[in-house]
Amino acid sequence: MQMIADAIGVTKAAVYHQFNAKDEIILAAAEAELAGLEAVVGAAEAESPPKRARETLVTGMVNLAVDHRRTVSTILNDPIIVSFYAEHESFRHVMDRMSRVLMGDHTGYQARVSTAMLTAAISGAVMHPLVAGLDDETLRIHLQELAGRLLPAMK
Amino acid sequence: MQMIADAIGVTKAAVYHQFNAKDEIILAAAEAELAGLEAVVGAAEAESPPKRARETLVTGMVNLAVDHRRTVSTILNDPIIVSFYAEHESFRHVMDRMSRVLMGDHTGYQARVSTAMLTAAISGAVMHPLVAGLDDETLRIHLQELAGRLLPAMK
Amino acid sequence: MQMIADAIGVTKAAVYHQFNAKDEIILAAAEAELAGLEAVVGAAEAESPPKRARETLVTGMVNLAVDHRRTVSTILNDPIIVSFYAEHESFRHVMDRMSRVLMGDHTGYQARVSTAMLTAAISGAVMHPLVAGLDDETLRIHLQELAGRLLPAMK
Amino acid sequence: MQMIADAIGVTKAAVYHQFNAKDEIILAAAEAELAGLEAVVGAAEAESPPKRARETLVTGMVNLAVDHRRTVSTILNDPIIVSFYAEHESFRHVMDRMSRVLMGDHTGYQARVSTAMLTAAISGAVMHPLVAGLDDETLRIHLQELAGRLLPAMK
DNA sequence: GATGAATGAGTGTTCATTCAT
DNA sequence: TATGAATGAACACTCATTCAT
Repeated sequence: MQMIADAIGVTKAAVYHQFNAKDEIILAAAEAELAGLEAVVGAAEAESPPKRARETLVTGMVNLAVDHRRTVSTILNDPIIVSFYAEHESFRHVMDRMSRVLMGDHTGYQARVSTAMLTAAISGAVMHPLVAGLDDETLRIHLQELAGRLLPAMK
Repeated sequence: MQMIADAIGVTKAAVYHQFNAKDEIILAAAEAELAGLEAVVGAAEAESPPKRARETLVTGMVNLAVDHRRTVSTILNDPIIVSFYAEHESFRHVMDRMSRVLMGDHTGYQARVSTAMLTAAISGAVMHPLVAGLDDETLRIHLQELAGRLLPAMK
Repeated sequence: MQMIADAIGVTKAAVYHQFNAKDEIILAAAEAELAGLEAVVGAAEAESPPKRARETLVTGMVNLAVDHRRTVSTILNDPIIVSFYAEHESFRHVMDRMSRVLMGDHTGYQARVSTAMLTAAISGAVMHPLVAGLDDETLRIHLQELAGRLLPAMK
Repeated sequence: MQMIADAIGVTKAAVYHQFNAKDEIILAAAEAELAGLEAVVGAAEAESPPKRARETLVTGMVNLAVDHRRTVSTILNDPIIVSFYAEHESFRHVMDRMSRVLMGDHTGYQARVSTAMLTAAISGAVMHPLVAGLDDETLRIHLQELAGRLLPAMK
């Protein structure tokens, strides 16, 4: 909280005037992140044919992950995020839309898990110590390739 | 430290009698984890042909990740682990052996990054909130499939 | 810290809101002590002839030592005070001014050591177990006499 | 306790086999110190005329203080030492003998306080931060001179 | 006579949060 | 809106002491 307040240039108490608890700030950040993801999904949905839509989606996800690698790794470490993912309606909705772009009409449990695995592999890799040393561009290329390998299974 | 002590059923001071600092405990856990990985790599190296060796390695890695999913996520979150990976000779050695099993004679920077990406994808996925709800067996199957998609690129 | 907080009647955390570390508290106390000494030295410098200036200085030092006998003994025992004395410019400056009052133009190493010995004898005696039982007034008289014996050597 | 045990080369528990508590170790050290002082006083009592006896005593005290400057400062900082000085019969006895050497037949409260002040000035100065930088020989010379100034008052 | 393991009460320090102003 | 001061509960760590072996 002190670091957040310092970054804004106000006192901790002022931050508490806007947010009731630290959790709310993290959730707000998660929601902003979600908005970014929604934009990417929306752009992908507008594309056709399906193959190109999938590529747009994956490229967007990779860019999102790389651009926010520090934020993402911080946020994913926070235990309250897990409950956010589970409880937030709009997040599940985005995941469903992602599934439809990736898997077409193959909806249901299987499709959701596959989508989750792809997301997990990308955002998980981004925050792994082993890739901490890679510069953004190298990481982007390898994530793209990684996602490319996983995509065919999704048709 | 309190949680560790409580889990063992002794006092914090008793834990400090065995370890000089919390870091040492985490490093000891990381080393145990490393030993498990070394065993898996050793088993894979003993196999032939290369295709079967790769499968043994990947299966072993997936099993390791699933069996220790809570430990792994805890340990990977600890910042001192990053320095451990960077400084520990034996860890780099294991990664090199993994590269050789996965990529044959294609050693060097490219091979190392590919190996790191595979490792990151597996262990990253294991600790991701999106898969937190999956039971061990389902997770194991999906990780195996995920790894299967990534493997062909490694020949 | 607990004792300091209890003495003030607040919590430890409240003390840490005002001081970043225990060292800063001790240094602040040392600086306050130094300010008291500076006042005494200033008063002595304003007197004349030299003999009277010396007497004023010694009386002031003795009073300071007796009034703060508990504080002084606490502070002098703290190892970080030693570095404070060594590093703080203003403290060395005060000691030099004391030397000039006590020794006139006989400056240099010898004068400084003599001044240090007088100071040490007074503040050292004040915190010695053997005089712990003496009441303030008796202690004051004997310190004054002790200092009086040491003064003639300083002309 | 760990440092004491390490210095001897045994475990803490072994030290506790010889001493029931840390206090006892400190008291034992204080008693050893006292024995050294008794030897000095004994040597002084054997001298004559009184002037030479006083000189022997003061020289012995100064040497004792300088030789043990680290020990003395450690021991005098320990609060239980104060009670030791107050309660221990043999210590008061030594102080009385010192008073007799220094003050002749002028015994009683006044003589005791004067003796205490001399002792306090010497051992106090030895542990003062201001003289911490002085080497043993320089310190010895200045303490001797300091004591020399205080002696005439004792006749 | 000595040890290793354990403990209770402490240390200085941090952090999310509250509240009167 | 914003602040300074305060708090309770936690943190990693230390220390004098005990005890079964």
